[in-house]
Amino acid sequence: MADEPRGWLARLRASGVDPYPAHFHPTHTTVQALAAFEEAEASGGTVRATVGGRLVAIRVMGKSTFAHIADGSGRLQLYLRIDEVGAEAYERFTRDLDLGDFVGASGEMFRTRTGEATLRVEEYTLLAKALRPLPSKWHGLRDVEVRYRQRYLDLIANPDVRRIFEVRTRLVTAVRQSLDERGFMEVETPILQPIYGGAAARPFTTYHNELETTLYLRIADELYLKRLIIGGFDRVYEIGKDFRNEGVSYKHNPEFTQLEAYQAYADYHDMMCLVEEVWSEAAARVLGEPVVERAGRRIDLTPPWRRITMRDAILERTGIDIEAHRDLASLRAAMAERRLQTDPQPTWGRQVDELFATYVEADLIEPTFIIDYPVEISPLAKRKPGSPHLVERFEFFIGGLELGNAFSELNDPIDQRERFLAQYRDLTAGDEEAHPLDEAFLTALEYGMPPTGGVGWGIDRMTMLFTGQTSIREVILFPQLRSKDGE
RNA sequence: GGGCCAUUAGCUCAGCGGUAGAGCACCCGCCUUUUAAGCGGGGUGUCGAAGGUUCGACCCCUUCAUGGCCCA
Repeated sequence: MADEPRGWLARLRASGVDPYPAHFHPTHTTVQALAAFEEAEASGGTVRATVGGRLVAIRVMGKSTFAHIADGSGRLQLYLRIDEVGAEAYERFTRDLDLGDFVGASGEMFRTRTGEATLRVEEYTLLAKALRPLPSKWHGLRDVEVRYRQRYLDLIANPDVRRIFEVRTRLVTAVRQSLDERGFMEVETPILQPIYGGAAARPFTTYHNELETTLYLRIADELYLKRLIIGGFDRVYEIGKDFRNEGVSYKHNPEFTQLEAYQAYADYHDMMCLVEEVWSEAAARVLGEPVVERAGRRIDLTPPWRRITMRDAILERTGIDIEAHRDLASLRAAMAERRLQTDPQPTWGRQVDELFATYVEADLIEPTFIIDYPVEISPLAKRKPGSPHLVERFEFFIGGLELGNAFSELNDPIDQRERFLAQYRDLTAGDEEAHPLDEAFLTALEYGMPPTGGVGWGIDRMTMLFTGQTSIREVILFPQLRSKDGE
């Protein structure tokens, strides 16, 4: 805890000043005060204002003092003269106030010799005393750990960081707007679930005392949103937190924000159109044009985006036609022949996915839909007519980042049960990310689900793309870190 | 899980086997239109933690903690 070397607390108390008063009523934000003054100035007048903010600069020059306060809207310069505020108040301001304190000030706006619109203070009030010094005002705050653990300091010291989170919030608003305009209804589904599902991931577990039952934090919204399609809400979406019990890295945070949307009487082609439109609209609304920048390149999100099958994408980059190597042994032989190495995978589908991730993914700079995935790695997607080992699924990529996933939803309850059983075999064989069998979901499907397209993408990664960040921690206000004593 | 790097003042960072440094912040004095105000003075420290080597360790060694980057 910071001490108070100058005795301000005793002096403030002696003079009856409450360092944490309850009430303050500004008439203007800093930006409003500046705007009001400029308008009044045009007709030769001025404006009176009461503003509040944090002291971010103080320049004492004997019997007059300049200071800047900052509020959420911007900054405003204050000017105090000893002959105008009085000796006691002036001395208190220069001696007992520090950078970081919140103050309110009233007076008339004027323009200084150097041209800056400034509040000439007649009265001021201490609104909240700061006991610790702010980070250096021009070195900023660079210590990554402090930036994440004490994000408020990061936000005070680094304007670019503020902007990232403003963009994130505007992105979410833009996505909602685009979906709402298309007749989608935003809903909320359970985070605490008796059985998890909808993705390949290990869950967090928790326990409900009264119900005496284990519950899981959801890894996806999918199975509940499809229940709503079955229930007759034809277009639904949810934006919320999912939780996956896996490593923490620059691209993974254990809790992250996911959007999922489901549309009845649609398929994965319709979902591609939806993605193109929502993403390009979001860029236009938030960035001013349907273009994002990544590693110095401008990437145009205007539809239509490139669409290429996983088979052709792999063929293009590696020379291997996965359709000519339809079993694991044959595929591995083809890879060995071309000296292509990946981590070995247990099934043909997994190996195809790994081959793709290793040799294709990073080069997908322009917006690209990769379509038609192996059925084994897609237990909730509908099979492709005429190619039952593939499903109608796509993932989309921009700037080398995998950004989202979609498919024509499997609505055949008999096939769904078989897929679950295949996953269950993987689970019992030790695949901790395999999908558990969800009997209640199967029951729902048995009542009939219309043909449905579904899509999901991570808001965090979307924000990374839109703000040029390479670490997910830069787009999450409070990323997960190891706990430290006292924090 | 493996490898590499970092951790020194409130902040940003230098530093060397022999008395702990700079700029800003902070404190004292001067200064009534300044803008990173200026001028003069002052170092405010568990050198991440614990062991070890040494006459002597911020520095060398070991372990640990936290963070970052790369790989899995």
